[in-house]
Amino acid sequence: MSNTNNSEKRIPFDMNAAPLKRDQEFGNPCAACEVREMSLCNVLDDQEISHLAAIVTALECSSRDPIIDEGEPSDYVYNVTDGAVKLFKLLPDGRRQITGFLFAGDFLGIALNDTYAYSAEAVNKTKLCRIQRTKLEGLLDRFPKLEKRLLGIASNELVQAQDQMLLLGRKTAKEKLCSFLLNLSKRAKIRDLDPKIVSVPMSRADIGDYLGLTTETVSRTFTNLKRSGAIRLREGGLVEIADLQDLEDLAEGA
Amino acid sequence: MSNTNNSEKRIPFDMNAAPLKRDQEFGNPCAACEVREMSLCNVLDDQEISHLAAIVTALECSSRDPIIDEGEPSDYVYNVTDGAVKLFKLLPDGRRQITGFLFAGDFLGIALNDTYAYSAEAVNKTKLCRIQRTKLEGLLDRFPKLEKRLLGIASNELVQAQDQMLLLGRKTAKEKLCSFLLNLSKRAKIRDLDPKIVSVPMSRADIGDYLGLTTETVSRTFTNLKRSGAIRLREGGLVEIADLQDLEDLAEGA
DNA sequence: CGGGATCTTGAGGATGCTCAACGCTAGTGG
DNA sequence: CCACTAGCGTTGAGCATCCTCAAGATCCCG
Repeated sequence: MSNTNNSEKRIPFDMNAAPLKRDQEFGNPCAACEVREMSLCNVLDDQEISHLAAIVTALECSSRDPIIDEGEPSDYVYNVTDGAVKLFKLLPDGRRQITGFLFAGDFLGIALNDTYAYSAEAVNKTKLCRIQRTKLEGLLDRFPKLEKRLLGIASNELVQAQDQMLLLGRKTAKEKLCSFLLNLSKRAKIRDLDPKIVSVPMSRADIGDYLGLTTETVSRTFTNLKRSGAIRLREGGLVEIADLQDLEDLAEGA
Repeated sequence: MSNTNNSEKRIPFDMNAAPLKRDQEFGNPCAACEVREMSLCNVLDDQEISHLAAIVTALECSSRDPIIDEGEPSDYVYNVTDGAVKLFKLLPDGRRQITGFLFAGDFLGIALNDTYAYSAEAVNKTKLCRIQRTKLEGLLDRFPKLEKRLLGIASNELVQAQDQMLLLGRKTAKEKLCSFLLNLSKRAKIRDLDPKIVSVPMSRADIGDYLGLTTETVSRTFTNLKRSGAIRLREGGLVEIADLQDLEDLAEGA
């Protein structure tokens, strides 16, 4: 289960990747980070964030590259800056439960134990910021508001985890898939994208392992939703939602 | 769904409830609290904890009394000092998912949102400490180590939540029940009780709603485990585990 | 004791799983 | 340029696990 084959590639920061909206000092790429507003870092001002920039390493990895492995020493935490990541746990016989998907701005590795409690893998081409845990902890002591923010993130994740438990324990396949699409829709909305057209970058198998279903059931349920007119499948893994409120109702069994 | 009928009873602290292991000032009952070592409060020394004692209210409630209601303003947080509490979420048609059970020393209401994300109800006769959220937040600013502790608690709950997702999404009825019993066993061990004889104070229906099963399936699965010799049912809701390692194996499908 | 709630057990059925085949797409190499 | 392959998605048929509905059994509290 352990995976030491680290296929991440260290890359230099691309200073010209996006129009820079902020003063940018040399050696302070975090100040210009595109996802800064959405991430943990948004509680630090330009001055403070230079301390973060000094200890951060940018990484890039492609589809299925492992990022962390359950049980390994939790030496690093990560911030997703682009792409998508799946978190999962495995049973000895290979059954897999995906516990969450992360997108740009999401934080990875919050567990403050000495080993990771789950594995993480890139869903598609993904960019990450890596920080050594010990160094992050230094920052937490220095900036209590960072710690407060982290608590907010954790508490938010807990709420999501509880929703997911309700889904896994008590919802039907159809309700599960509708809930999932609505989730993606809400995330899209937060990122100022059209909530009625959601990008679904992960495979049917991944969706199944997230919703406690098989690939086949996910596929069949997609077909049913399509036939009933609730959604339309578009090119490039896009799903168009006919009516958000209708889907909300379907997601709760109404 | 809203429940303003608050059947909690305010009671005076019982100074003689347990042998006092610490100096105890008048008006500082927290210093003598039996569950102090297991709870959030264990990061505060006798001096500091008096600030907590000043803002805490002790409550007692009996089986099925509501403690918090999903959607209500989250004005208070609680610490369970005795008994057991269940956390749950409901679907509009009444389907229920229990997201966790709390016991003495456990913290309740960690979500830092303005409304509760779930409901909580007493499983049996239960004692609680209630703290106004605003006052707790004052303490957090004053004692950063309290905030750190809270982050630790939250991160721990996240790990448990991920285990529960694996259980709900990918385990069979038998594996679910074995995992559940092992969970109770581990909690018992932490509390210095015999890990092979666990107290199961909650009903079959509660267990079902926790494991994503029906009452009948829980009952049948108990019977199967009993027949196979993995457990024995004792008086008073006690379950005796024949062999912890065997049960571990059953819980993971080995 | 009595009665309501809880637990157990049984029979039948539905949802979602397993196993299998086939289509589609993209990447590869002749 | 196109055949070939591998991976993914879709669809179908049959089946297993767990659910539903129902009836007893047991427990607990007054």
